[in-house]
Amino acid sequence: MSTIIGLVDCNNFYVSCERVFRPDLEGKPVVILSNNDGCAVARSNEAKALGIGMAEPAFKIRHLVEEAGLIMLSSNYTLYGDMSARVMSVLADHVPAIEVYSIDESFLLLDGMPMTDFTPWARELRETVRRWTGIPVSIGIATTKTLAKMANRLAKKSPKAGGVLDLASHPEWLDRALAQTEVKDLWGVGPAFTAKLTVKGIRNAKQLRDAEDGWIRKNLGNVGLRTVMELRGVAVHDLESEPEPRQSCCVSRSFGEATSSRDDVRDAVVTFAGRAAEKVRRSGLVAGVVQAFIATDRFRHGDPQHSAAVSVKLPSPTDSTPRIIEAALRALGAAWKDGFAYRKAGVILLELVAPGDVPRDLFSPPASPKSTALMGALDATNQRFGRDTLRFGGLIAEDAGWKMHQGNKTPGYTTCWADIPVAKLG
DNA sequence: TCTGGGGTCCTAGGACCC
DNA sequence: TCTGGGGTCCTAGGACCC
Repeated sequence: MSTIIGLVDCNNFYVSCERVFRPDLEGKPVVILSNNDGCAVARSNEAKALGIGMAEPAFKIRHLVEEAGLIMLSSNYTLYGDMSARVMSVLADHVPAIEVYSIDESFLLLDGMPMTDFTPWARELRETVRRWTGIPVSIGIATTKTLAKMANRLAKKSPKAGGVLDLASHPEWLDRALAQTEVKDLWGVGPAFTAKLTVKGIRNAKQLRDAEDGWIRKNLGNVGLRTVMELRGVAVHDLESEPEPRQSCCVSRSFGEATSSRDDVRDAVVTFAGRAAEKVRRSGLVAGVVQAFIATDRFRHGDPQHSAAVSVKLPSPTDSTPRIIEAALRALGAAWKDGFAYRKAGVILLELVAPGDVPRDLFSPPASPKSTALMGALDATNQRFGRDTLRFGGLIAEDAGWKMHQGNKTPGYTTCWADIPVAKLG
């Protein structure tokens, strides 16, 4: 018997999270903006119906606020992360194994479950998630991850599917499902592959499934061939319920305003390096390499452009904030060129490993107990009293130009005592 | 005039994902 | 005026070696 995989995807996830605490947003066009309030990263169905695309720049849709009652909210990732954990824990309670794939998606392993048709069970699971968390989800079921993703998409689109499509129990629906799906909507097919396939006359998933291996391999590589195998029902992507430790950690931001001041960019890099160090400590890892990058505004075609990324190898892997900041500043020094208006910077920590896996080296001593204690105190203080209560690199002006713009953020309903909603009786 | 060939390692960039 | 952030994997090509 072949494996059966479910894919659960939260509908319009960020918007749905906001609606749990703002029922007044129900039925209205709502978008959630990216960091910096730059572009739309989540849209309610009503917003999609207004023609707002994914990653649509905010300034292009602002007129819809007046004209169509569009509501634009800044993103509240603390809220979304917390709601995500709730959804995932409900799912995990109902299946043998789960792979959390992203903040709003999970693959479910359905092998060994006693039903011959998963549809009624999946509809029930959907209701349970909705009742217990307030979040609506769709469920696709098939014999491979790629087909489950496709089934999920069709389940979400079709009004009569009731949020569930089970292609594993109904292989007779497969051909029609494949024929209805454009290649650009498949998992693993992006703009570059779509362009190549279109030239070849391959437009839908059924044509892609039946395409010739040699041509696929030559033009889309082994990566493309794997997608085709999955469309044929050959599972090449296994369910991974034990998450692999992360290999890199990136903290980067576009600035609220461009700046050519070296001190400004330095402040930003120090801040990002500190945040990145905090993240790897939380993961229980240490970094071997620190990279800093800077870039001018790529959308201002008339302006002189410069972008650079420089890596610095640490003498020995570390999670210490001051050592990581120092390396990031050396990298920044090497990447810097005067006379450009910078719009973005970032710090990436690479070669992450568990401290126990670091090869011991005669010349570099292990982390000093003092430094470890200091970092522990730093994290505990900031956890308790708020981000940046303690920080390295001095005070940073609240209104520094490079800081993010976030005009319309909702409260931390589930994670901040002061923001917890109050219920009024009678 | 002729001017190897094959293996490995590393890196940058491309392609994809949400 | 205004265009996100954080990841992974793969591949092509250069450097280097014998």
